Amino acid sequence: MSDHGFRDFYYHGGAFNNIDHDQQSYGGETDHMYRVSSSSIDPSYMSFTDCLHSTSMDYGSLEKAFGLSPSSSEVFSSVEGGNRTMMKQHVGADELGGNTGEVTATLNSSVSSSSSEAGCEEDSDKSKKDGQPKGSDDGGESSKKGNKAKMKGEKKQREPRFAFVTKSEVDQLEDGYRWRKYGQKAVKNSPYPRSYYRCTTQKCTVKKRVERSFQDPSTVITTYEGQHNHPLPTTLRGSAAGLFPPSMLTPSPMGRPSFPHELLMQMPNYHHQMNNQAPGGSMFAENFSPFQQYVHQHQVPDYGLLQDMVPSTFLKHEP
DNA sequence: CGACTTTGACCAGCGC
DNA sequence: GCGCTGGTCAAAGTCG
Repeated sequence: MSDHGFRDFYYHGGAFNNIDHDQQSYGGETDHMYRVSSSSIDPSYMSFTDCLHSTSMDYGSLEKAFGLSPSSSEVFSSVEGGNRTMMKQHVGADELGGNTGEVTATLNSSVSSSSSEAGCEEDSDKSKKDGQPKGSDDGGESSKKGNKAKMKGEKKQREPRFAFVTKSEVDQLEDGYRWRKYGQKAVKNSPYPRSYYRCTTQKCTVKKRVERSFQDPSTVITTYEGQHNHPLPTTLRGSAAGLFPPSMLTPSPMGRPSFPHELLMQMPNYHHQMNNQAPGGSMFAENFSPFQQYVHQHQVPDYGLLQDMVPSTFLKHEP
């Protein structure tokens, strides 16, 4: 596949460490991965969520998101293939160490397409066969061919996508929504298949892909596409509603927490910690992820239950 | 019986 | 034009 004008973000759950750049082939695409340092992020400026909801996500937005400035050391951008905007910043050394709690972000931005980027909303694309408003979930068998015919002449546009790279034994990360698997494909250059899921809520066209990294089989790449147009299902598997505080399950000022990272951004103390991190120090004691911090600070008792619903990225045990 | 998964087939886009 | 690959469909199977 090539660039279709989507925008990907890769969030590797945990504390932000450094922005570092590397390039890797992922799912047939060559993506640029960014490891983002906590010290390089100014959450008071713009959150990841803000960033993702931004309708004009581009290099500038990413700068804002990560609190970067073009004048910062080792910040640069490049354009690849004429329509990709790249950036990099390397702030400080790797003294924070390890891969624990690192954010990996990919910007795969198309400058050409995506006008006002209805991409952030549903209606825009659906140039793809599926999703059609009427076709809805199932039944619309005519949708298969009908949509394909309709596709002709239309430029393919994609929902904004972003992925979470998490260390997890299980492929399916519990995010509070219910998903129906609708396909599975072998991935080129990878022994692990990629699974395709669709949100089971009617008229919600959010999709996600789940695949295990062949480079690091312990990590799972979950790619979300689109935004939920509905609240979290009341009947959550693993009773997430009982574990997360109301503030994490109710719509945020910018909308409801459609994705785990949104939950993350709504976690109490998250911003506080980000802002008050001691220079050079670890943002979260003992390399705990924000969620771990949250769990610890709130002394959530039932770890086993948490494990059921929270990716191990958030619940990694310390020896 | 409904919801969900599995799996082979199909199609479109892309590169050669 | 052809082959490869990603993405999706839908029938059949499975599960609770």
